[in-house]
Amino acid sequence: MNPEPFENLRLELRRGCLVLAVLAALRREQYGYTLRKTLSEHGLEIDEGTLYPLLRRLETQGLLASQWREEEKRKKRFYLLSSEGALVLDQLLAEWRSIDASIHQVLKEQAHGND
Amino acid sequence: MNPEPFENLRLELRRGCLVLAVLAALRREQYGYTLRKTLSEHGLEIDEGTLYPLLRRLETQGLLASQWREEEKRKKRFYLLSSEGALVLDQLLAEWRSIDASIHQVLKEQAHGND
DNA sequence: TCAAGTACAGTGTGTTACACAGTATGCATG
DNA sequence: CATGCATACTGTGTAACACACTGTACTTGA
Repeated sequence: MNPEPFENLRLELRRGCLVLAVLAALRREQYGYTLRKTLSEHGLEIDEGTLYPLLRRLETQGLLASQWREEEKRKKRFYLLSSEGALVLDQLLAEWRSIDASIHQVLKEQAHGND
Repeated sequence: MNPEPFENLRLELRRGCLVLAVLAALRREQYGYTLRKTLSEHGLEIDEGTLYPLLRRLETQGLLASQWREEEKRKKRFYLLSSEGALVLDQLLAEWRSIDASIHQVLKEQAHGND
């Protein structure tokens, strides 16, 4: 049934962080394919089927803007963080740090004599 | 429609981290109510309707064990991390640090060629 | 004695968003 | 012209949270 609950939890853990990484990466204009490679190089694999809907969602929310453009004889859709997106990125980073601090606090608690 | 996409993203960001916090907190035996308060004190609010199903899921996966017991004239269900849960906690913490490092790397990239 | 509050645990439903697998196009090159 | 890669997108199943709700036992106070 659950041979590897860890895998599942690991994916869960990464979920919310993807948005953070995408927003952060799009402070510099990029198109989807290279964005994906960029994140991958930094250790965050993201499926295409996850990335593109995510980009569209973020654009719908006004957090980023996209633009079809031709480059190297190919049409690519370039994405760039909007000013609103920059604000949200800042807020999310603050939340991220807060969560990180909370986790560290919990970790610092004694595990008490259990075994 | 989306007056505050940030709220949504913020919740997403917290989602996966809840498991991490719960597992970490349950290195010490606790029952649901105090667990919730503990996490809340450390800055991680978690709804009861989120916590209890989560606990049951983790127990189903063998990551923690629970036990009904009477204390202060009340029956409470005490939860404690299992040895398997401790392993998973370690792995998740490693993943957490890895994600954190990835995000920091992405953040370090220049937004433009500037500065 | 009864009402209300709180400690404590649980359930059910809607929604969100990811993973996965698939489609589609253009270009390069053997 | 077949294969592969660069590039983008879609559809479906599923997992899990948020929210609102139910339910019990104990305590307090009028």
